[in-house]
Amino acid sequence: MANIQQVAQKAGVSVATVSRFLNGNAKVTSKTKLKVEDAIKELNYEPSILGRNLRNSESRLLLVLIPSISNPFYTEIINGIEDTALNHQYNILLCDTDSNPERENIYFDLMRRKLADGIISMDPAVNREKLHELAEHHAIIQCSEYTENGSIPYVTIDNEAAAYQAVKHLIKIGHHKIALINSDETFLYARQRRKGYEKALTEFNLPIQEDWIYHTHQLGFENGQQAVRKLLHLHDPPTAIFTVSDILAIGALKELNARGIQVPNDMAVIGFDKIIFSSMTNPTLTTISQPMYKMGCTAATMLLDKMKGQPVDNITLDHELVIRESTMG
Amino acid sequence: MANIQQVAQKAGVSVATVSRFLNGNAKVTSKTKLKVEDAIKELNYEPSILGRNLRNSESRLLLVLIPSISNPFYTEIINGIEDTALNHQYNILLCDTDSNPERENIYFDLMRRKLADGIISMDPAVNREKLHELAEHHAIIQCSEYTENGSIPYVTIDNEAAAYQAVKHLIKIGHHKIALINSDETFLYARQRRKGYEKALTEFNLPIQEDWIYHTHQLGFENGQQAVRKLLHLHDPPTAIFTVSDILAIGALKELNARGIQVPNDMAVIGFDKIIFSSMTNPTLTTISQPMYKMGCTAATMLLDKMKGQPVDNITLDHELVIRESTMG
DNA sequence: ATTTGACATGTAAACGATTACAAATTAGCT
DNA sequence: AGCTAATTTGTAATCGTTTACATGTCAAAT
Repeated sequence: MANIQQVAQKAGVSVATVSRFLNGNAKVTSKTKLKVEDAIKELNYEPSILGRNLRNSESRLLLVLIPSISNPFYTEIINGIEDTALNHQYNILLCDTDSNPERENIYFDLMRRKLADGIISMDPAVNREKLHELAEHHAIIQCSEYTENGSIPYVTIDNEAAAYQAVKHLIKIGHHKIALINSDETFLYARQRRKGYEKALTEFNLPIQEDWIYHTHQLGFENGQQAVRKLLHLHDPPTAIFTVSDILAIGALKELNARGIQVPNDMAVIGFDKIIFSSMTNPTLTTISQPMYKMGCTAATMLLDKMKGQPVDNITLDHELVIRESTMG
Repeated sequence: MANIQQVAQKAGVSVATVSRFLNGNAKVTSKTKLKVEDAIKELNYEPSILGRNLRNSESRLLLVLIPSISNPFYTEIINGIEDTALNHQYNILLCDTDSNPERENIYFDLMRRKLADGIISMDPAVNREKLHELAEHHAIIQCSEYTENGSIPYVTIDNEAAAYQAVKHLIKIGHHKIALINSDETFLYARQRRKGYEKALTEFNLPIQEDWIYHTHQLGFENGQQAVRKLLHLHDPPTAIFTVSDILAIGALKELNARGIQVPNDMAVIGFDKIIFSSMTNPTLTTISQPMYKMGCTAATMLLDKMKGQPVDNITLDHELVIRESTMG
């Protein structure tokens, strides 16, 4: 609870000297160094970050906007962000927006009011307009989900190519009736993945059937289960399912299992993300691997660069189709 | 970028008046209110949290120490903490310690240096000594994992009773050879759950066999898989497994499935936590349900009380045995 | 002994809010 | 109108740092 003044007084030097000692940038005689060290120890002094922050007008806090902390996809990315941030003496303020505009506003305000030095947004449901407005005066990076033709730098994967690859794989192993369990198409990634899905079908002269495209607004297991129930009730049900999220795929697998439908023989399933759970299901899940940790590191690095005023380019990371039991006939 | 001074000047009032207007506690004439409002709008003024924090010597930030953000058990608790914190205008700083003392130190320093107003620790591997030292001058609550006879308030469940109940259930459905997959017994919860396990065995005159007790230092799927491999190699393998974490149980299930061992007929399995994924496995996992969200809310409320200087009591929340397919013969 | 320059230290002004306390204004009454 | 009391506003100190600038110190060079 002692402050720098008291340390200075006890050491018989000025506050400037104490500050210099603390920050280690300017030279301090070893004699005074000792005096200051002693005073600090004696008073149990700890420099206040609050005072420093005000003076430096920085908080060394980074905001990370995610729709839900419960999705392992995001937690992996967060690991990458956190490691990178810590390496540069930044801490992260995790903002679970729940895709709720009110919450989002709370967090945007933290930025406006200087409690954060930068933002990494991963929320597909983010208010684009407000985000861009904020971006005029603040450092912002988008991670995974982004806005096309916007002015905010982003790191992502090629969603269309990934979806295309997944669906092509299904076609190659003999499927012609392939369903898509997509999320809300107001999200860019959903539109892109649908595009990849359609591209593959078209390339192989397969019809695009609206019946086989299911939309869900949330990414819970139960939504995958629901989707499967719906798809199975069609008069001409698909024989394979491509899903835009492992969570949905795992729900789908569960429902198929429950109904005694054999995966992959009666129905092949592909997920997206390669979350850790996807290798624990039975059968294991074929999925598109996203470099989540790396994406987090990249986003953080981009943000730090941006904050330094350096120009930053958009980055597209590599994905990979991981073939596992759910598509191995 | 404008500050309160400029707003005051433009509005033709003093900074005190502007401040009062902002905080809405003291009375301001509607006439001056208008003037101030206009000035704020015109200057695009946003009050700086940095300045306020210094003056009030508070950060309105809460530290949450977890061993790993990847474990769904913690993310559910965090949801509870976050909701409660936000309701009281606090934000949380998520601290993934990775059970790494260096990281822990970084975060403890944030507290010492006033960047946090309180801590909720959930890390079983936390340095108890340092934590108690910190607790002498700062508000700290332990959540889930705690220290016996310590001075830090905690919220938890009755681990021994829960384990006892789980193992008793296994015995009741006919098992005599029950393995325990435990984590590191330097952790209190591990010792407590073991105690419950032994209590149940003893009560039914079953021997406690060291062979059937497996210890793992980490809580990954692979650790559960490893444990099963080890247990199956025993000359007298168990017919049921009680696991101190769903993650381990799911790994165990996976390994059993892979070896064609039928669950629950050849081997019954019980997990702990009731993470969401535990209902997606095949078979679904019998487990001890912990009220994770509620635990988070409780911990946060306790911390806020503690910070206000109110006395807080330890709280034990209810658990529940959820019987599902992995123990339904 | 004096000058020069390098280097260490001190002084004091920020950073941007909040809040006792003092001063000024207003309202209420006779 | 004149007085008092209540209410609104202003003044200035404060929170704890950092840092430009001024000052001081000391050794080397003359």
